[in-house]
Amino acid sequence: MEPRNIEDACARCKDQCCTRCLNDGQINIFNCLTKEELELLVKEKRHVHFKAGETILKQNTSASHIVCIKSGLAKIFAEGEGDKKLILNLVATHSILTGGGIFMDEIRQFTVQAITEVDCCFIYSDKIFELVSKNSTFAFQLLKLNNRQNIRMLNNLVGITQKYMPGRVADLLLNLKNEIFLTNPYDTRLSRQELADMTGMTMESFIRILKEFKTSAIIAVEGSQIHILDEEALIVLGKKG
Amino acid sequence: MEPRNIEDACARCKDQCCTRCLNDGQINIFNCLTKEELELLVKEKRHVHFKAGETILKQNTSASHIVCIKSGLAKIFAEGEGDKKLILNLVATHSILTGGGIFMDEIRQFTVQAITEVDCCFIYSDKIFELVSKNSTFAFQLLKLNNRQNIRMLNNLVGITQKYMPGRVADLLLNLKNEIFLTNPYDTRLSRQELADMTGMTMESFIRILKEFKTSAIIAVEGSQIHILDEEALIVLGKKG
DNA sequence: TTAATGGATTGACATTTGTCAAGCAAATCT
DNA sequence: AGATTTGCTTGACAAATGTCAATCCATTAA
Repeated sequence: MEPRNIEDACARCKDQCCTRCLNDGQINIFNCLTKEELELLVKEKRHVHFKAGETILKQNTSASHIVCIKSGLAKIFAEGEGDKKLILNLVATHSILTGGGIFMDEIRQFTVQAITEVDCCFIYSDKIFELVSKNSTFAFQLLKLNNRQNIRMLNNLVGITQKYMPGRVADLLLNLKNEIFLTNPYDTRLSRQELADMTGMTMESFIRILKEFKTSAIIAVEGSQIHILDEEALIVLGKKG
Repeated sequence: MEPRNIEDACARCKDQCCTRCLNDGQINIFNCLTKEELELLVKEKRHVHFKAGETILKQNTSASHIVCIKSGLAKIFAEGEGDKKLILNLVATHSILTGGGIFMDEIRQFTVQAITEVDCCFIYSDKIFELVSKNSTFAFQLLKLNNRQNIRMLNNLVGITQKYMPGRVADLLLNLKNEIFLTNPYDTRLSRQELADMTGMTMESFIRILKEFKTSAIIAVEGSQIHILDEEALIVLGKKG
């Protein structure tokens, strides 16, 4: 499948964002579209900018759009009763946000909120549906993408329910390094509360585990920047639970 | 979309199981197939019988088939380190088992095990893929089905991570009544250990909560049969966490 | 500069949850 | 019947986790 010339189709943004949007790291689910299909998609997309902290998608609202993150970092979380939050996933540059349930009752299952500034494109769901019914390769790719995202979140949650706090924190630190930031001293830009919300524990408990890891020289922490010093130790902690 | 005459296509089973297989309660994702497509699917399907306790699909094996439950009850669970199990969902008669990740790396993410006797059909994944690429309505239906199943499991898990034990047990009891068994005194046929595995707690803890509910006259328990006496109370408990 | 704010940290303590061991009851086997 | 197994239940205790309040520290506001 040869890459398309997308600039022709993308009237509003000239920086090839569409070639990378809808790209889940390995697979660009866009590649399988014809020029006409791409035009259909791109013609009506809306470019939107969010400041850090702003809500991009809100749980329980109707799901009328799919969102592609062009740049920035955002968190996907489930809002429970009484302020309780559980962060299910972080999404970085060039990710597609299905928000859980685009294809389920047209209701968003989760909230998505900007952590840094976020540039993104909103694409009306109808356009996606139209493509799904026109182009089966695209449908299949979307099916896989959606599935991969959900499975990742599910496996995360399974870990949270089965492991004690040190194991959960270890898993989180490794996951942030290997899946999200892809560098070793990495700057999460997340508050302690947010990190805690990714592991299903209280901020205080999270801080205590973090301190243990620090005094054991497994990690070094500097504000929101984390440096993994002994990855093996974290892997063992994660396995052990 | 008019219903197809499936007996013509289904050479092996004469009891119309295919009309109900791949049926997720409301939507029969089969309806959108043409007679030829249905034949393709049905011609190579294998009818398999499992005794209670047998493993139908095993986590981490390669996912070469989709399974439709014709009759019986089965549990989907994630196996963690060291005997830890977390039951994510129960599947009853006329459900399709995607086992989590048919569309992800061709590896099963979860194990499925029969609770009662289970009759089911195995359909080779290639046939499904073939249909997905031929029939986009089918692809879309499958997308939705898959999504609905995953979202249900995710919401379940979010509850488990955010609530204390009484809330989790209350949610489970309500869920079993309203989503799985659909009658009020219902017979789970599940052991205490299995019920506990659905809430992410130990069997002893589960039994204690159950006893509290019993002495509060919220439920009546007789072996594996549960009778919800005060549904409101359970709803309140579930909300409160 | 000082004050005030908000996140991060720590400690003391209460609560929740798990672990271990023992006892019980029903079903199965001999 | 008696013995044995298996799953269920209970209690005592230990460990994990949450709650609350105080303090620290850096940044912003006045």
